[in-house]
Amino acid sequence: MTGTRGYHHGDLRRTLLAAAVQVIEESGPAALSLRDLARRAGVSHAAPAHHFGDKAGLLTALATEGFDLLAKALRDAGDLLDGGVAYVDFAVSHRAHFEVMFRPDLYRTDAEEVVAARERAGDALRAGVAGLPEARPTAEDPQGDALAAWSIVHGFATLWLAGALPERVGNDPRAAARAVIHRLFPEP
Amino acid sequence: MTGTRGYHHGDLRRTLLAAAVQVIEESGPAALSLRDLARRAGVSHAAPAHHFGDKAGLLTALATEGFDLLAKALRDAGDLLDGGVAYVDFAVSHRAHFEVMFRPDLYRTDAEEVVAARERAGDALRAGVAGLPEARPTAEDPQGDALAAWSIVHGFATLWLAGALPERVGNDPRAAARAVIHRLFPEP
DNA sequence: TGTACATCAGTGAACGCGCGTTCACTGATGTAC
DNA sequence: TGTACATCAGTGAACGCGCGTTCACTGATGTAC
Repeated sequence: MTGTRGYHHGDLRRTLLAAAVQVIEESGPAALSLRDLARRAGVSHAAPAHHFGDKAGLLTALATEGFDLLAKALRDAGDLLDGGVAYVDFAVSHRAHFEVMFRPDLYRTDAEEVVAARERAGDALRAGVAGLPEARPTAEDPQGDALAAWSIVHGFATLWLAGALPERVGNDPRAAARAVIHRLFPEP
Repeated sequence: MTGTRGYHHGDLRRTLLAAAVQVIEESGPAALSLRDLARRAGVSHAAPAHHFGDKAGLLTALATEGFDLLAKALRDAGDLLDGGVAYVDFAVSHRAHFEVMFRPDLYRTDAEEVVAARERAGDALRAGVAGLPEARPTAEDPQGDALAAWSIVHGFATLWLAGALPERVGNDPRAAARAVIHRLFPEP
């Protein structure tokens, strides 16, 4: 990583993805251009095509990475409440990935790699809900539970990122998310 | 509205907004250009500037309209459950407005007109939550209730629009939303 | 009823810009023998 | 250990395109008197 690089970059793929994350965090996905990423990576503007083909290809890779990061975060969480907090935390701390993942107009949602990663994240989410205590009123319908849980954390995360929430909610997304989720699953 | 138009269009502002809705529904907000809207309205490409100044101006107007439509839909709803369903229904049937409203990078979120409209929608949302039966466990904290309710309907609507929900959820957003909201407020 | 004038909405030509894509190329790397 | 060759990553020039913005203009409309 130190010293001047020669003709080959060495890790251009990763570098471009990292630059994309930075651009999206700064200015949103609409501001993304391959030429700009190449510039930031210090490489000719035609180089990105070698790794991603086109812009949708790059965003497909970014979405795939995002779903895998999310799956890991959910798997690492203990119970459902932790999982919900982890979901919101993922969205806030990886906002570029998160914003792309749920914008089907931006990438090839049916690409093999991203379909598989999305499924891994879905499995992790459902596994979290399956671990709910049985004493709950609606424990008969785990799919409904999963949908409600997903909706509430996804909604909270989206509103947070959009800056739509009132100041009163505070500036700790994890704590605020915990309170919201607790309202859906009050038991423990 | 019939016959050829002369030099003046007559209702260019409304026509441009309607065209914008159509473009966004077809291809997303990123695909929007003032020149394209002018083309669709059958008007020279410089004409839109007279009404909106620039693209952000047009989207600010669209967001304002959206918040007012949402406020009206919420006010027309009976109780909280109806309000939640109305929120989701608004998002699905006015997806262009909805997608712009919560994308602060696209318009001037602090423009006077849109701030006022957003506040009207927020008032309507809170009024709906205030009408909850008092027997609920968390009835002491209406602001927390409002945040949870907003999160769950916003999340459900967003996931629905992104096409992220599994087929099993069906194709009736109102019915599916009702089931989800009922999980948050099980009482009546 | 008529005229003068101000205001406003829309025109069309021109500009410069950044973009994606293509293409023949060249430098570097790895592998077979 | 050395050589030949295939493969891959990155280059740089060129292309055409659609975009936003600016500007002097012109046609239409409304209002004052």
